[in-house]
Amino acid sequence: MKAKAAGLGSCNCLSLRQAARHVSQFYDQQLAPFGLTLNQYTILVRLAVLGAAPITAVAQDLVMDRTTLTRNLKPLQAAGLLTQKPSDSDRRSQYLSLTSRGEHVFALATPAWAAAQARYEQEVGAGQAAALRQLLHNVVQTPLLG
Amino acid sequence: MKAKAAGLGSCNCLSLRQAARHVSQFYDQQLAPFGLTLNQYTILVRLAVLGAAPITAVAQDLVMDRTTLTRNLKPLQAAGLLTQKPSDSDRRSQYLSLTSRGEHVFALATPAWAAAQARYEQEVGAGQAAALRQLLHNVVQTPLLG
DNA sequence: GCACGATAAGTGTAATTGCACGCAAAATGG
DNA sequence: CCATTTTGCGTGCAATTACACTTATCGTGC
Repeated sequence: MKAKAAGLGSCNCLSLRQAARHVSQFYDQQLAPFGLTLNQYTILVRLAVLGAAPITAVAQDLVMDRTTLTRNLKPLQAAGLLTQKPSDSDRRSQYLSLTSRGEHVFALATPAWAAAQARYEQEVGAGQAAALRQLLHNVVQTPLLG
Repeated sequence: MKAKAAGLGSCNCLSLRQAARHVSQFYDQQLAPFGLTLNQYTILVRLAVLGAAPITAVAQDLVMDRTTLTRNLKPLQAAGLLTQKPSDSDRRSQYLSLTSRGEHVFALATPAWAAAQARYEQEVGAGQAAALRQLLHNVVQTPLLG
């Protein structure tokens, strides 16, 4: 009997987690000089691109737990990069929006993020990177739990 | 000027993290009835497939931090699924090996893992899943940090 | 206008993770 | 053979994450 197929290499989930850890370390390293983690930078992107929004909406866009987002907001608020204020029409909703300082830091950090993207795509291959993103997008959209 | 391309959908790292979270939740749910997290099950696989090995070697195989592995071992040892004993030739090395009980639980949990794999591959597509694993493997092998 | 459930957020808490550090055993080399 | 460096592990600690719960506000029906 031939050796049992690698239970390790064939696990879809493990390969995802390992790759995510590997790439996260790299992106975090690139963004560290600006005092941002990838998660924090991602929040800035979301607000910069799509504008102000309530916490729950942002969390859904980022596929993050709402409470995790809440805690990720703290250091950003403390650094004066974004503000949070209740909506006029619904005082339960806390609208998040970038401050001018937030936009500034976002503009400063974006080249570092772009450099990380470029380095990654150079190493992995631009076509493969695009294919990978598409596959991952499909995976996230796929309902599995139940 | 047209709207800036989605900074969100185009981030390689974010798409990886989101997919990893999404799929991890599913696998963990499938393995929960056996009292195993995906990480713990992965450790059993590693030992079942490749046999006994020192902690550092296992950590490298699994692309896990060594200290994280050490802590993941605790509940498995407490449950009597694996044992840890110093090598005869090098008493620094702690050799990990499955107990018969560990092999038993591994055999019990493997169908659940296989079912998760099958469900995932059914939803995502077997061909796409294989392509994704290959791409992810490439990514993990790619040196990025520096 | 008021009681009711539904929705948006914040907090307590526990599990997980990984870096920095310390300790013991082995290898090196004078 | 002893001193030094290297290697294999465990632990303290802080950061991150997410589930369960609480609070405040909104909408509905009576």
